[in-house]
Amino acid sequence: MSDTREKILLTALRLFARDGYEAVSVSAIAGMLGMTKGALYRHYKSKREIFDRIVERMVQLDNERARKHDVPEETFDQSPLAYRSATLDNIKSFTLSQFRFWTEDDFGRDFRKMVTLEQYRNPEIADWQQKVLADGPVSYMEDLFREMMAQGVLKSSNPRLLALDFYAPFYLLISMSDAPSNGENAMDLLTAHIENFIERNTVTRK
Amino acid sequence: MSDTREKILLTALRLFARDGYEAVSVSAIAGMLGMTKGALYRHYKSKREIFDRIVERMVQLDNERARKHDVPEETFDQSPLAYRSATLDNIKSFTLSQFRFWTEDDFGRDFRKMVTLEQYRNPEIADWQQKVLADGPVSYMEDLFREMMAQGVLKSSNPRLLALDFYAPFYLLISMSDAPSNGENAMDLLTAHIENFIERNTVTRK
DNA sequence: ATGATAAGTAAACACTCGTTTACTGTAGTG
DNA sequence: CACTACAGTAAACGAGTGTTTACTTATCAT
Repeated sequence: MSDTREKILLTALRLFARDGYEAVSVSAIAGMLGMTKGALYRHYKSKREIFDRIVERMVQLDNERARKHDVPEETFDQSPLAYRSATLDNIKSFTLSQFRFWTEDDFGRDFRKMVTLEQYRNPEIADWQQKVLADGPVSYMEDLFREMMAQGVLKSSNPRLLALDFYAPFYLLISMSDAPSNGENAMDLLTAHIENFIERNTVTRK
Repeated sequence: MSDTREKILLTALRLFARDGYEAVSVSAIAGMLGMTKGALYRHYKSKREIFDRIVERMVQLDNERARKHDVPEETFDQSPLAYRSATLDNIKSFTLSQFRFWTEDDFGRDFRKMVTLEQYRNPEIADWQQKVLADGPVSYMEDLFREMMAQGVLKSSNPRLLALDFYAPFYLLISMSDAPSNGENAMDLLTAHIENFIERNTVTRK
């Protein structure tokens, strides 16, 4: 309800993203907001609840983004290939938009970092990381590319290898953007990679 | 000297790799070895010293591996291109060996995970992660590929983009191998990627 | 046998942790 | 004005933190 609740959530996420859940104390969160930890317990009943609300928020944001881009990100396994109309330009703009979210949007970037720090001790988080950031996108692109090969848009090859070629630079450039020095050119490199990829793998019509 | 000291180091690393440095207590490390924490202080003067010895060990291992493979991994900036004799087969076997180290070797895998968990709060660790696992290898392969293009071994193109194409799948597959389910085929996928890469980018002599 | 050295235990140290409790303002409503 | 609900503080709670201390064993060379 109040916006103190929201400030607590965002501040906690910022700290969780840098130090990890266990290493962040309730006092530290409260102190950063200029209040005592007793006051924080008026808004959340435990430290764990803050974490849970953050995850809840991300799930909601993720569904909204998936719906907006017509990408069945949550349940693409069951969906009977609704992406028949996807074009390479769609894929390009969608990919760049995703990259911006995970590297420039405060919530997206901090949540991704928090997930990175919690993946080895929290199985639920590990699943999320694989589904949304690692294996999931590769499998999704694989299905997409297989379909586009059948339609003659892409040259025929191993669709899983092709999906790996397309997506892996996205993943690596996210990590590189976390280093304070080279945050600028990551976006340009990714753009160049995608255009290069399209040019190399598109069937040329004369 | 003693092997208790070694067991402490490896046990601590295993825990640091799962939970992060701050979340692991000295009692937990000692308890896992069936002794009290007081005993542990006979071997290390602080928890931080254990961490420092681990890092020291990795630096040493890293130098050994680099020397064995004739890869000036630490200081490739200053070295005046000593890799003139590198062949694509060398690169392939070196890459697969590196992948095995980061995913299958206990020390390599655990250290990499620990680095992943500490990268956002420890600038020294962040530098290491970039130099050894992210930006470093890309820049190294970029120099290598530029040289091989000049020698007519590789087709001419943007060497940085090509380095990204080659190395990024390596990086993504490491992350995917952390998920308990698909640890088997990562190595096969990487092999297929490298062979595919070589075939696509080599100048064909008739 | 004796003394030295290393490796262990158990307990205490000062401090921090997440959480709860008792209490203080302060705003808005009848 | 009295009453209620809310948001805050300060302090205490028991448990756990990294580290130190006093004390006990066991090994081993002299």
